[in-house]
Amino acid sequence: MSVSDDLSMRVQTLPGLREQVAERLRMAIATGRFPAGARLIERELCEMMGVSRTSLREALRELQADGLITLQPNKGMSVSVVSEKTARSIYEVRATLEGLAARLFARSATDEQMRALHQSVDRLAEVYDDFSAEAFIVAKTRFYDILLDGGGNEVAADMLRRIHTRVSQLRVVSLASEERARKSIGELRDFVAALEARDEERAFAICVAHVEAAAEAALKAIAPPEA
Amino acid sequence: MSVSDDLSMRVQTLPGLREQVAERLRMAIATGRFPAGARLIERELCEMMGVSRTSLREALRELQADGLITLQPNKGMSVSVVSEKTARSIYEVRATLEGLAARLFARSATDEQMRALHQSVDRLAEVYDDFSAEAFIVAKTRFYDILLDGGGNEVAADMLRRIHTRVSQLRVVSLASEERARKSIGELRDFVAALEARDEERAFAICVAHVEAAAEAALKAIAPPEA
DNA sequence: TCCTTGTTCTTTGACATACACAATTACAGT
DNA sequence: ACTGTAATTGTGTATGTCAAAGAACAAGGA
Repeated sequence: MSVSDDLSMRVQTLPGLREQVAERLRMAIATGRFPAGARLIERELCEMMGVSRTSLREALRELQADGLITLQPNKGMSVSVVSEKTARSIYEVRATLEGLAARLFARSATDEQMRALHQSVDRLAEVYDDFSAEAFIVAKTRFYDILLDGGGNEVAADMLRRIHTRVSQLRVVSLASEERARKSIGELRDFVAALEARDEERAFAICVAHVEAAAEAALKAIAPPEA
Repeated sequence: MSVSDDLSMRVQTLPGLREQVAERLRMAIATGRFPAGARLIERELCEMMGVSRTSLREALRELQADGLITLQPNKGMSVSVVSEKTARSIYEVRATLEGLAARLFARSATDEQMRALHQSVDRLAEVYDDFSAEAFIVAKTRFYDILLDGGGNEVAADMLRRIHTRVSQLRVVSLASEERARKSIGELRDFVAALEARDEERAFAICVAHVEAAAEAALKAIAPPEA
């Protein structure tokens, strides 16, 4: 046995410049700092973030692939504006995939992961009081990371993480009514309870219902509020 | 009325250079011309395709976002090698999303789209005889485009299209036994029949079963063929 | 006044080049 | 065979340049 077997000594790989740029843009969009429809001018962003056009453009490709920004040829990028139909589609896919993730987690998560998930909901409840979009997103991201990790399906995890950013964007737009947020926490607790009982079907059902409720709340705010 | 009202005169918008590069790389990977694990050296690809590093790298970002190629920092890109576990995950997600797509198509496709779908299966059956990976992929892509279009969920469509490339790659690796291909066509006919009957549940069931069968066939070839 | 046309400015699309740095390989020297 | 060092290779990032597409705006004519 050699020393190299000790994996805990592994040095952490620092995130490249491009990835940092992508991440910060993602966050800026998710929190609504770059509102839907806003034009993203390369030169401005370069100056703002202090990177070269090369790096910036590559980062933009990533966001484009995620559907977060839209490219109009020879005109440039802008933050995607989501129509009601698209929003519906997003929630439809989210419900489907998150349902799958729930099933997988109930089926194959370790007890350790169960505990971690439980804690992450507690944390979410804490942070919910101070209406910081940033803090909320961080906490919710943590919750998701555990959920998706426990399921063991990296492909689904990837897709859900992407969708998640778009959902955050929608939530900000729809102003996430306080009432909905409170209910949401309760639903999550039920959800975790079902998972802890390893009740696959119930977890699935709660999960789908949860997303559908979230969808309804968001769509209500997005849809043309006709009298 | 001015001449500009005649839309038929519209000149086709040419696909940017970067997109062409991405598309050709995608195809090269899907058909196995770039086998899994192959290193992709920027300079070589640039010369091969006659484009600059800038364009190439941006195209590579797209493929990376699709999970088609993997980046090892400071080492470069290589075609993703899919472990058995990942392959399983891919088919799991595909079954889930394609099931959704099936439901949506059964629910809301136009009769016109139904006809088109039917024809595309005929076309698929034709092309299946000559074992051209390229032709098969084109035909299958057409089938999917119609299916996904008819469902009306662009987000799900996007994700399935990405997954589809990876599945093609797996199919090539697993050599798509002739027997499986023949069965596959039959399943597709059943599938279309269910759709034409607007039988949502049956279409869903057939679709999921179809993907699961495909998964089994592919996994059999990928898995360590232990005695 | 309104429409058309011409001009200029902005911004993207694509390319070439340059250079630092990490990873790998080659090459000693012991 | 082991270790340290140098050369090689290839990526990560930054700059500068040029052409072409659009947008904005000003000037001219009905």
